[in-house]
Amino acid sequence: MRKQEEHLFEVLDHLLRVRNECSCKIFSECGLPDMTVKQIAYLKIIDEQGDVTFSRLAEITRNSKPTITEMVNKFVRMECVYRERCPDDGRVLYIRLTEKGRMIANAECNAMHLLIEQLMDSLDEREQDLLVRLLEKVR
Amino acid sequence: MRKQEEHLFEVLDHLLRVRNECSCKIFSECGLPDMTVKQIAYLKIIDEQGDVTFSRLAEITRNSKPTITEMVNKFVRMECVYRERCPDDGRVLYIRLTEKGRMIANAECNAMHLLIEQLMDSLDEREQDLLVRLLEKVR
DNA sequence: TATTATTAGGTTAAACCTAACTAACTAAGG
DNA sequence: CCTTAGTTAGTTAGGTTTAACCTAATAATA
Repeated sequence: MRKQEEHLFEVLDHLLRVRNECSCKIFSECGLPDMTVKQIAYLKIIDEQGDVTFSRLAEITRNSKPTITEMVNKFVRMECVYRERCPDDGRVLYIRLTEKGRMIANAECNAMHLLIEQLMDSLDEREQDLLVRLLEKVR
Repeated sequence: MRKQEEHLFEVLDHLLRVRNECSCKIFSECGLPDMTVKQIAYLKIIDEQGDVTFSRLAEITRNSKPTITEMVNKFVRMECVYRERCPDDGRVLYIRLTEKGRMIANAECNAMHLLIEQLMDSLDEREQDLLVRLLEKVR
């Protein structure tokens, strides 16, 4: 019983390590290895929201508008984000992710897909199926 | 094939989510939900090193000694760490983790064990065995 | 004298703020 | 229709607080 637990620890630890390495690799590839947790969270919000303006982002994140301006300026310097003028209203600007920005916003998700690729390379179809069925049981 | 990938994504995502919730819970229980990544890393080093002095920690982390003093003072205020005078040399102080400090240093590991507990509750022995054998194949 | 830790007094950068501003839209009166 | 006054979106200027570092000088012990 103890031994089983240890084995599970080892294999799961390895799995998580692989995924973590993948996401670190993504940040390095973008040339931004020391982004903060907050910055990543903001990029995720921008990604999820779609057509998000400065005012809207201020509202969502409960920050003042100058804070958003400053944040966006920083992201622009990092080449994660750019401004796009709204065609219907010259006052409003949309905050858009660049390719790099999207990479970072989805780093975890992308890392997961890389992990899954590895899983699928290592296991045949029957085994993959088995794995899914086993893990489905975890509530 | 696509579908298999999706299924794998779902179950693994759930697994990671569970583990993540566990580690967040640990930080909240300690009353320190916004520790920085660096602070956690330092607590881990203190945990791993055992009998670590201020000078030694400065050496390991490549910081100056005043930086270590300041860091330790902060950790003392957070009740993660305390000083212990060396009995053989009155100049030397060991940096020791409190129970809370140890909890945080090992949060990830503890979260993994909580996850494993859940796995073991959800799967019978034969299934656990199967899971280990499947995941072992991932290189 | 040499070593260990501390104190005093800094710096830099992240992440926030308020107040005042500019540019662009909107609606009301002439 | 045009002007003007008011509103709204984002920016600029000028702050604060906190984390995370530093050097130089000092106290206590060996």
